[in-house]
Amino acid sequence: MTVASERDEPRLSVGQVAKRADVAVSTLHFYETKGLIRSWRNAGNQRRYKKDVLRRIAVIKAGQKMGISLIEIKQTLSTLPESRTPNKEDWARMSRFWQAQLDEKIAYMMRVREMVDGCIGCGCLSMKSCPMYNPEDIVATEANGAVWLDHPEQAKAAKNCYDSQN
Amino acid sequence: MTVASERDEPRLSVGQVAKRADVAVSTLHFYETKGLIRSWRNAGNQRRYKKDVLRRIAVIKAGQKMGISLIEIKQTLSTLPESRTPNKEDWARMSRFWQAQLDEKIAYMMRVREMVDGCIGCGCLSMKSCPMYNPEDIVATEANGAVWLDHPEQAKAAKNCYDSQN
DNA sequence: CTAAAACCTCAACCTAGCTTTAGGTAAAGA
DNA sequence: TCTTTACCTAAAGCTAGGTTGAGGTTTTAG
Repeated sequence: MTVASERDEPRLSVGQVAKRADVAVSTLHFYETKGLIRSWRNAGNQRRYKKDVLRRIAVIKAGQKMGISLIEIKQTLSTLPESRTPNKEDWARMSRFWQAQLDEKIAYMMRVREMVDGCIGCGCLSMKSCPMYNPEDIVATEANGAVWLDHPEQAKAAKNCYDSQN
Repeated sequence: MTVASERDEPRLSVGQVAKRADVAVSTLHFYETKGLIRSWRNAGNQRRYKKDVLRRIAVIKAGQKMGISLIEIKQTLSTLPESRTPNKEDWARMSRFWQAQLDEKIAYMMRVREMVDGCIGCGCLSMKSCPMYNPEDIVATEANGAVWLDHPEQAKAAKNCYDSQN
């Protein structure tokens, strides 16, 4: 093996990356301090990036659009191989992972929606019993594997609870 | 009219509200500075609340669970009548309003999901063409009234775009 | 060779949504 | 009455996710 691999992998400057990824240079610095991306330095101490940094940034942006925090995104990115440039299957695996996350979020929103639905009937939002007020119940229920709507007692409590409060 | 209305409407102290609504006293101070709730002062300059502040806080918490910012929540709350204690229909109207917001958010997430779905097929996330990378397209499309999936060209661009990038 | 453009670091600043701290007053109970 | 608990204000601090600015170096274009 010669230096061929270095010749074959052009390095991008921070400005080039910023332009191509449509983010500010300061954002790249910021991501680097947070360990989301990596760079090497040239003789003059300027950052140089491998091309796959573009895909990492794409992943970061996609994750953010799904409401995933940078910390979680970092964890997901850390599952990528260090030893080689991530390939198609590596990225696809991440897509699948996030799709599952997204499914959970959507399901959560749907449950909240059902509750708001139920609350319209009684104009409630009772502090004690209204599930809309206590969405932790949903989460707890989620952990139990049971769905709130399957919980007749709570469901009933949500009906006509308006008068019990101001 | 006598002072009957005052006798009939017990006022709560900040500590009582905090306990019943399960929020910190500092949070109530904070909400007050932001104009989300109101209080009156007793002779000793201590806050006193009308009971319906509990419902307002319930609404604030419910809105936050739906990902609505305090500013938007404030705007929604400002649609409540000033002249009288909000009634059942007032609160129900708010529920309906937020249900619509929630529907939009769910729809947005579903569209993002569709895209991630498409991206799994090619392991892409291309900077140029992948819709997962350019979710603004969704929003823009949303404004146009058209749905991304109805856009065959973009949909096609999402296929096999892996090789065009690192 | 020189000037402009790009880059560097470090620190301060920004919004949102609160919490904590400090120093002081009011109310409640033994 | 005395002491504890609750409350008051104002300002500072915190996390997330960056942006802005100051002061200095490197690279690039003419």
